[in-house]
Amino acid sequence: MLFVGEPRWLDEREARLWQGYIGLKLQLESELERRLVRDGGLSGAEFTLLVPLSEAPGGLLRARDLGRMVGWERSRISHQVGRMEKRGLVVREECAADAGRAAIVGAAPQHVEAVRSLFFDVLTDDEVDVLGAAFERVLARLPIAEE
Amino acid sequence: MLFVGEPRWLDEREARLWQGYIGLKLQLESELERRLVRDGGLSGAEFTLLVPLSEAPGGLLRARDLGRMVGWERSRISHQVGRMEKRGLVVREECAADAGRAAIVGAAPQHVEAVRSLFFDVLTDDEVDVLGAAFERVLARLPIAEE
DNA sequence: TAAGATTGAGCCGTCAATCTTT
DNA sequence: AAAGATTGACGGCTCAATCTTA
Repeated sequence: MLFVGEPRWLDEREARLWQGYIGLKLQLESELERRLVRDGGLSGAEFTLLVPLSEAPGGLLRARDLGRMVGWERSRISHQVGRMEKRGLVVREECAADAGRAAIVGAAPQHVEAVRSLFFDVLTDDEVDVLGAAFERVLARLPIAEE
Repeated sequence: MLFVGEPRWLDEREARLWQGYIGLKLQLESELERRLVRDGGLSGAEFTLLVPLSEAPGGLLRARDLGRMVGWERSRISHQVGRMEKRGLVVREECAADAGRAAIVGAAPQHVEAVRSLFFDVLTDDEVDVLGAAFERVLARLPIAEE
C-alpha cells in the first residue's frame, strides 16, 4: 500500500508487535467474556461493576464514585446500571442486591483463574516486570491518563 | 474480598500488570478511534475493512475472503458492510467504491502516525522485542488461535 | 451555575436462526 | 448436506442533549 507523502511506516518488528497486540486484545477479551458468562452467568460489564459494589460497606455506592473506581463515564454507568436493574442484580438508590452479591461471589474465583491460565501462566517473571513497566509508561502518556 | 475455597489470587506485580493491560487497552483504543474519526472521518471498523479492500486488485473481494483477512466472523462482516454501504464507502457485489478508496488514502498515514506516537515512541527496542514475543506466546495458547 | 445523573440516537459486536448456493 | 451470507434481537459503547440538584 503506497501513499503520497509516505508516513513513518511500521517496520517488521513493530508490525509484528502491533498485530500481536491487536490479536491478543481481541481474542483474550472474547475468551474471558465467554468463560465469565458460561461459568458465572455474568457479562464482563456486570462483573466490573459488581466487584467494587460487593466490596463497599453495605453494598452501597454513589454512581459517581462507582464510575471513578472503574474509570467509566457517567452515561456508561447509567446505561449499565439500568440493564443490571432489569436483571435484578442491583437496585438503584440501594445498590448491590443480594442477587448481585451472590453472582459476584460465584463468578470471581473462576474469572481470576481464567485470567491466570490464559495470560499469566504463559509469561515469565521477567516478562511480567517488563510488560508492567511498559504498559504503565504508555498509559501515563495517553491523553486521558490524568485524574 | 474473600471467597470460599480461595483461588490462586493475583499478587501485587500481577495485579499491577493486569490493571495496566486493562487500562492500556481501553484508553489506547478509544484515543486511536477518536483520532481516526477526527483526522480521517473513518471509524475503526471502517478502516479495518477498507485497508484490505483498497489493496485488492480492482478493489474487489469476496465477503468470505475479506472476513478471513481481518479475522471477523461472517455476520460481523455482513453488518459492517451494510452500514458502510449506507455511507457510500463500499458497494456490495462491487467493492471499494471510490469514496472508500479516497477515505482510506486520507486516513491511513495519520492512523499509523497515531499508533507510533501513542505506543511505539514510548517503548524501547528491547521492550518491543519482549512484548512481541510475549504477545505471540499468549496468543498462540488462546483457544481460537488456530487457522 | 456547576456537577451529577439520565436519556435517546446511532454505531458496534455476538448469537442464533434463516436463506442461498454448491 | 455443507458452506456462504443475511437478518433480527439484544447487550454494549459514545456522544450530545437534557433534567436535577447542591
